[in-house]
Amino acid sequence: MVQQEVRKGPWTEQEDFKLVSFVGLFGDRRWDFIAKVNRTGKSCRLRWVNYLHPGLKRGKMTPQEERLVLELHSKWGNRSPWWSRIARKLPGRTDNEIKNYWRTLMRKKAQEKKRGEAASSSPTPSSVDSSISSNNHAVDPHASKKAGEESFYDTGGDNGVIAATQDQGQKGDQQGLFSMDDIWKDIDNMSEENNTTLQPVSVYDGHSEEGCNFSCPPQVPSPSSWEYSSSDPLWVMDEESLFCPLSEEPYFSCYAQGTVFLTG
DNA sequence: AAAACAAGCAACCGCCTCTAA
DNA sequence: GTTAGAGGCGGTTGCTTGTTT
Repeated sequence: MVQQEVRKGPWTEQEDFKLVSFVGLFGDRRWDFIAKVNRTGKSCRLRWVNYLHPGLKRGKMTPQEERLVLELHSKWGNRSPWWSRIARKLPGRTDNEIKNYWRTLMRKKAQEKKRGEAASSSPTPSSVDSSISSNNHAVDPHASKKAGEESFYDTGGDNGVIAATQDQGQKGDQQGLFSMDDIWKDIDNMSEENNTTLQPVSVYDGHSEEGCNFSCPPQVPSPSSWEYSSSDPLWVMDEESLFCPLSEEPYFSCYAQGTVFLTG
């Protein structure tokens, strides 16, 4: 893919907007295509998967999730790709999140162990370590967190959810009639000219050509202010079942619902 | 109030696998 | 059957924010 200049570092709102728009248009497979945001395809994919995907659940891991991570890790060990496998079992959580969580947990354990050794009287470290290598629920990493601490990203807020609008998909339907430059121009115009509240985006379902129905959000607010429906059963693609655990809905149909709820 | 430290998280890198030509 | 490019993954780094001294 020809790129003028590959940007690195933190993503801007403009870039996020473009990325969301293009995923809406082309689905989340054609990263080389989408990479026109002056980012590499890899970078685009990562940003989408770890940050912009509508099914993401933000905020702290729940005790249940933490327990599940420990359980699955004890079950699968460190065999690759365990981050992503575990992530698939945790709707709305990314492998990067799991990875970071695990890393933090390990660091805590290491520190506790150090402290324990220093004190040489505390029995805690050994029990903690065994809990990780064996199937053990005794560990409660959550205990180290402050009570009542809420993440800025926590879902479940009542900001309201904007229903998907019709009138989408004209562009997608006529995708073949537009050159890429036209599409880019349109998106650029929209992102620059409109400063109203964010509109919902219907995400390309990734499986049908007709699925390219979306309306470009006039403006992308800081992603941190986005609210996603925490009950949205997206993001689960269990290799064994391909079903959402909560809803029993097939993954594809979950994803095909495709409406991204973004609020400003 | 300021500095030092710690924790959390976003993003990049390099390697490996998959797929299409 | 081969090869190049794209995607996926785990590891790692560095910045930001929160906490402690």
